[in-house]
Amino acid sequence: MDKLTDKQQRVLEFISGYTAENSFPPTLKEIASKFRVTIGTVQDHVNALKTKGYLERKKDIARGFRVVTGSEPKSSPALIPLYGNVAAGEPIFAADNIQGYVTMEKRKSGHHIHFALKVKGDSMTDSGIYDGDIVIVRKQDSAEDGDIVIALLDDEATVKTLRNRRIKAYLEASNSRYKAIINKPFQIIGKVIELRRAYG
Amino acid sequence: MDKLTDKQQRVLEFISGYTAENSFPPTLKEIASKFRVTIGTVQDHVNALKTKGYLERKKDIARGFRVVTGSEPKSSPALIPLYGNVAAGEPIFAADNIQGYVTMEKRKSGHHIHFALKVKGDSMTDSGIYDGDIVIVRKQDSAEDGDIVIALLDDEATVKTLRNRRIKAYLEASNSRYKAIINKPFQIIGKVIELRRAYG
DNA sequence: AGCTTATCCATAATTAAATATGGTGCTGCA
DNA sequence: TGCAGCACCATATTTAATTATGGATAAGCT
Repeated sequence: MDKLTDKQQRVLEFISGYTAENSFPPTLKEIASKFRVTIGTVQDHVNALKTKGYLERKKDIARGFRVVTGSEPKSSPALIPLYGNVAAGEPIFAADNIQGYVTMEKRKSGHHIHFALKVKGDSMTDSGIYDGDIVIVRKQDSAEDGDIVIALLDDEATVKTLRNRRIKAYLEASNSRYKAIINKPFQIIGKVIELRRAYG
Repeated sequence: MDKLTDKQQRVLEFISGYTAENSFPPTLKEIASKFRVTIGTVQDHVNALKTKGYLERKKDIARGFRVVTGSEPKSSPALIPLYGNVAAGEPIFAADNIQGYVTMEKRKSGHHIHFALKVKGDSMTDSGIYDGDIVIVRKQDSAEDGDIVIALLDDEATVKTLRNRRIKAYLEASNSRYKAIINKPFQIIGKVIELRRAYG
């Protein structure tokens, strides 16, 4: 990347700082008045920053800046809803079942829908998942052998290990006191991608 | 804060996600086309989010949204350093031992120092802490009976359960194949307040 | 039944913001 | 000396985006 002039540097910093403060980037006019120059001048600066690779810009888009961060991806984390445990028969993603929100690091995965669920029961203790733990789930309707999944079974959402063997798929609890669920139909809602547990 | 309806929730998530992806928030029109409704409808949703306190908005400002996260309006979630496992004798908080950063929800606790540590070994498996898990630790030099702590023992940082009984304090592994550590001097570095585990 | 809230519609008016065009001086440099 | 890059100006045009109005339907509450 080319080096920036003093002025260009300051403009870039202003855009970056403004965005951090307001959660949206400035307009050309705002930049102009900050540096007491005209919009035309700012156009020049912005173009320079663009061609030098420090700034991305979308055409015809108000405040359409993105400061290209060299190394650190300062992406703000996404907020996903945390659902309480679901009793049989009730809809899973009911709005009044939302117990709070959890921040999740933005991963490159991108276009998946995520949610969090509070685990109830001890059927997965052998896999280190305990009552009260929170699992973060990526919505998907299929998974692979060995994945820990959220499955809909008798209208109830449960955490289980998916077994997808030769004959047919079944669900396995990881506490030996529980039997594997083999002969019931079930539907996979999502795959557990992260576990969180809070200590007193 | 009032609870959000299902639709409002989805709108809020869209705004949050769009902003994370583009570094600037969406327009009303973009929200509208995402949900296949008209701008007028989005105005209603946005106003609802505003009055319920989940969203801030500047008047007459293009893309002037700010998603209010959790309790504090301006504080973004804290980034805390993730340290790799520490070999004996080496300084624990060395800068070149930082393996990354983890976002942590801002808690009311406030004035504590936190860090994250990658767990190595299987001495805590009976408590559901496995090799490769990440623990989030609040720095403190004492703890109570039953707390899971990071202790410095022979210049090495380990995860153990603190036992603070009548006679003296000692450290207990939660895998029965390991013995409790009773007669060695140790120093408590911090208390584990959260556990995270990523699944493939 | 009357009230509130949530969800939706269509359209006009207005303002915010980006873009286009064509300039002026200055500097360093080949 | 002439060219290239930088920093600046002024103004007009076009498009993006917000705001304003006024209304429709359904669900839930008292």
